[in-house]
Amino acid sequence: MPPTRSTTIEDVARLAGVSRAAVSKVIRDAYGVSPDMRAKVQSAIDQLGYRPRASARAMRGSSYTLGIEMPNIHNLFFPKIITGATQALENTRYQLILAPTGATGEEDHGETIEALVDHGVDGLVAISSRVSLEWLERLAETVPLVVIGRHYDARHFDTIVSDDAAGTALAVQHLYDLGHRRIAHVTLAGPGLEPGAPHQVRLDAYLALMARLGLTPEVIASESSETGAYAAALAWLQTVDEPVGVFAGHDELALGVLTAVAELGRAAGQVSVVGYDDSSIASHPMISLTSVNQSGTQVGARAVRLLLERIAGRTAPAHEVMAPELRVRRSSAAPSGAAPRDPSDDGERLITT
Amino acid sequence: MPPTRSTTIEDVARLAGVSRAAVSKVIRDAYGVSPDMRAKVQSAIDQLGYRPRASARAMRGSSYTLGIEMPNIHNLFFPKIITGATQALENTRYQLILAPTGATGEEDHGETIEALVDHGVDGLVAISSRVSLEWLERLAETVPLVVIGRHYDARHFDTIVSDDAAGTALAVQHLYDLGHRRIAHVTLAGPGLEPGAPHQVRLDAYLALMARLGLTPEVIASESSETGAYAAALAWLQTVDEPVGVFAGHDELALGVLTAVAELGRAAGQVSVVGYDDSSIASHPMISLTSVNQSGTQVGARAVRLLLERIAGRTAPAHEVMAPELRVRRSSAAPSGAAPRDPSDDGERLITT
DNA sequence: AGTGTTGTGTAGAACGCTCTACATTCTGTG
DNA sequence: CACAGAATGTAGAGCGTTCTACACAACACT
Repeated sequence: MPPTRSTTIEDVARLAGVSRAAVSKVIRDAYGVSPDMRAKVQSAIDQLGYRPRASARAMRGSSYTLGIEMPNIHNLFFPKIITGATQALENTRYQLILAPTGATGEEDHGETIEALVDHGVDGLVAISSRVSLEWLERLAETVPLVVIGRHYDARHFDTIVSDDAAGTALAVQHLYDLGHRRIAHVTLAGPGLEPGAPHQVRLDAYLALMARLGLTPEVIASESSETGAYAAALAWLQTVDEPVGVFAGHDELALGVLTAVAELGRAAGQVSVVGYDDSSIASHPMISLTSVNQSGTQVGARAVRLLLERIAGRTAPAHEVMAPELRVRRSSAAPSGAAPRDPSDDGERLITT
Repeated sequence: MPPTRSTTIEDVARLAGVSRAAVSKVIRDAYGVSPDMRAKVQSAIDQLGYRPRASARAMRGSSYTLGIEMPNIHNLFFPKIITGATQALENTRYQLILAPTGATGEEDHGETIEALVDHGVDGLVAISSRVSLEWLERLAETVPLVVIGRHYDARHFDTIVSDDAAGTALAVQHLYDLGHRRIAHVTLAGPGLEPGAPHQVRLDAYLALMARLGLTPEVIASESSETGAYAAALAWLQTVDEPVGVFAGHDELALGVLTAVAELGRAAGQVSVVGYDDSSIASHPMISLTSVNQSGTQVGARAVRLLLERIAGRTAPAHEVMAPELRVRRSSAAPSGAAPRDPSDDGERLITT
């Protein structure tokens, strides 16, 4: 039955013959209500199909709503996070709402986060990497906050990160072990990734690792989109004849690189591509992209759980690091062999830190 | 600057030396405020970094928030809709929030829609296909509503549909023209698609068309996921030797079918696959899936515009139909030729209704 | 019997905003 | 110069909840 907008707590109270406060207690599962009262009120609620207005609740107590701010909805990693978050919220009185940012290329993700706060969410999960540590710290003094993917030692909010340095090591080492001695890194262009942002950490780790391996780093800057990476990779690959490995900052970028590779007709050993996120499409046999896996559903679920803890009263910051794994697939191969891709090889080798 | 939760309209009024009502007028752009007052108030607002609470607004006037209910976030068609909607909302005082359904396999999408209403949205866009016409009509008496993808002649809400019958015709005719005489249709399993739901319309159109072409219809039921389609297609293909065309209800299903095809090592002419939605991944050269395009961004933008019209006062229902187009790619080919796929062929032929 | 305690219910303020009604000040007109 | 109207501002109720008192019983101990 659709909500007959107009049944308020008042109506329920009248029907049940009790006070508004009593009804409020029942729906909040609060202390001080007899089984008798509960039954009476519950029946009235059911009868009227009553639903408490979240906006009214938000004015005084809690709205029982969690917000997720989500940049770039095209990135296939995010659906996983949301799935995990939704599942973790099951059998909870909490509801989830999402606010999309960046679809319009707008830069101020703070706007979106604030909008979520305006809606009276009880807590929020932020993913965006375009907002500063100080800003987040200040925000966190106001509302329970969990930030995904920022390597911060924050004081007022929790963080969940995949160990991006380790993930980068897995990727680069894999390419090195295959025999590649020229290994490029496709990362996000543009001014000022925040320090501690995943792509910044990956970039730093890449540079450090290349130095350690005695190789010359080559950084390819790209917009955060498949087409951006395609264009950047195409331009770069045309200047390159020898076999190369390409470590892309995330799968969407990797897909763009693969497009360029396909267009130039290079074999897998000629150009080995490794992505990051292991998004759903990476494992498709026609793509078969080697990628660093960070379990999105797990991240989403964990984020929500931390948030609920915080709402329940915890103030000590929690900082969780999840170990990434490398899923080796056909997009990466030994340069010497340069064997044509063998579609029947679906073997997926797993490397863990 | 993050929101210093605590600045209220009261604070602004005090600082500007005016009444709360005056401030309210300014932020709503309402009638009866002098340029002088506007300047004074605006400066106070800026100075304090004041932001009106959407939840408080929702209690009396409008929250300036639109809600989108979104089933199955994995379906790559939805990001496009959201992008379109976000863009249409630019330079508007309206904000967008999303509520995800179905990630948990829960069946009652009405729940999610109601939750959005509870948050005091001024209007909402519904996409889900698991809710009845009557329910929606009743809901629409309460809140401005636009429904995407339902072939209804609704009285109280607007609809936007792609012409699914025409799209189906494009797909099936294309397979027929290639030379296929055995053409199957992968559709959503499970009880009770609502009549008027896109997949129901596509199924009906498929059956009608097959009858008209004098062919025997073969319907393959699948869960709404890539893995579901993979399993269903794999089982079916193993019973089939001759060349077949497969028309999948949407791209996610088509990807599953392609997985099965790849696993069985059949060539494109052996099994020609056509999808629906032309999601971003379909055009990737390594996938190159022939698909029926319904412009998601356009649909999203249009939906928002209709909603704003409704909020502005329109009550006469609007029902828009968008013409689909067929993007022909390498996943479909003539059965006789059975030529191996040629990666250099990126030609994209376009068929319009 | 008198005094806590505990359990159960209610009244009513408060949350931050919008909106209706009204008061006041400016215009322009006869 | 009186007066209608327009323009501009304010007071204060109201939106649907929750939450802090507090009232009243019922019960347990001295």
